[in-house]
Amino acid sequence: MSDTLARARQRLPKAYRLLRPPAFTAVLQQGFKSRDRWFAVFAASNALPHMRIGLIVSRKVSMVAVVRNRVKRQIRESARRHQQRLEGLDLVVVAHAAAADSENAALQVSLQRHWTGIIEKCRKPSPHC
RNA sequence: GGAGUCGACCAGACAACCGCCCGACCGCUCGAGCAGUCAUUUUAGGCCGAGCGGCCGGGAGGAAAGUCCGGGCUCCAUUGGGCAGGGUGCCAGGUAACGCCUGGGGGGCGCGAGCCCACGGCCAGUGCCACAGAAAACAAACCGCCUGACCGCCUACCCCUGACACGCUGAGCAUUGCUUUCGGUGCGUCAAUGUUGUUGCCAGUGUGCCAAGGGUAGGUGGUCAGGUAAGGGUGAAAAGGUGCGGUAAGAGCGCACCGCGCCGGUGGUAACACCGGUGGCAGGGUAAACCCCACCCGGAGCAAGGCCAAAUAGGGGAACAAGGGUGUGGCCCGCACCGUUCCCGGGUAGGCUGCUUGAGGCGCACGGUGACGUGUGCCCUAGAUGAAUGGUUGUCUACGACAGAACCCGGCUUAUCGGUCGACUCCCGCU
Repeated sequence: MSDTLARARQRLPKAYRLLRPPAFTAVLQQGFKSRDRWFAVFAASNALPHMRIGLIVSRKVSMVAVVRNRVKRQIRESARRHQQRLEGLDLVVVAHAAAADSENAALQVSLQRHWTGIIEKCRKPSPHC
């Protein structure tokens, strides 16, 4: 029943996005991080009832715009599907060059690991949350 | 059926679920404001803005790319012209403009449909041309070819002399004449109708052969002097090509045809083509070398530009008020700095705008070989801004390539899986 409720609320409007440079620098400096060969994820708590996510996919990832768009869409899609687990967090996902050559499924697996890892870290010390 | 050329087009489709951006409408909540406008008895409400929800509509490309050209638009500069710099380069047309396109001319490739060309000027000047080659530019002689002179050599023939062999003879021998008991010609003959030692010796003559010398002709080698630009060789390139004549050998030296220059005519808007005449013939290449000639070009770019405008620092003006503080100074005057309020100007973060109706598409008619133009009807077709147009699954026997709008257009170039259609060419087969 809660599953159907969750399925009904999987939107990612623009308010759920980090769009301005100050918000990015705040998360990158204060937050804790989780990284592997595809992504580096930075997280910090916010005072909102939902998560916010920002993307950094530079030209270092790929010089081809289509590839960068694909990576960004994958990140947004994963955050959209897992947003209820990440309530109250500001996240910044930095893509690495390996993401450009990987399949979409591999990227989804990697991102899920990041989310669960961040939730674990967030529960233990809890000054941020 | 196979091979090929040109042009146009498509750029996965469908379904389910979950999403993103823009817009219209409806509902709820909040904000601003009675300045305007509408309704109204008033409080106050709609038109405005923001958020949320619902529903509907729309949402990347043929190259969106490279940023290589050309324009629009915006701001700055600007009388005109010149210099510098950059660009373009057969002709004509199209266009807002172009380095684009169309048509034409010339050259090259292909059997052909077709394709390709950076296609003005090196008798204005300057520079460069490696290696090879005799020589790379007021041309030049290495080999070769030819002529002459000189010095050799070889061959053939002739003349002369000599040696040897043989024939004939002892004044003959040889040759010759249609005059044959006769003559001509060459050499010889007064030494003997020879000698005596008889297969000898001497002499004459003829033939053969050899040797030396001389002459003529031809060939050949060397040296020197000259002629030659046909041939060889070098090179990307060596004073036009082929043939005939000509010549000692050769040569536009002469002639024919081709090529080239000049002059004239004809056709064409022109590039250019054709025809006639004329000149024996100009003269290497390189101008994506400097350069010359003709034509074109002001600069920066939507992070342009415009509007609103927190915070902070500083500026200008007015009023408050002629009072105080700090510094300088022994003190006064003086000088510098410091106050409160309001306004102005500038302007960062941020927001709004520019921002999509445009040299716009599609159809039809007309003009034009065509690019295109004119007229007319219909259509509205992304507008994001940390940047939307997506994700997962399934089906389609197989689903893919290159690749993501960022102010807007016109081109060029580059990347690219597979496929559809049309026109045309060549080959094969059948009728």
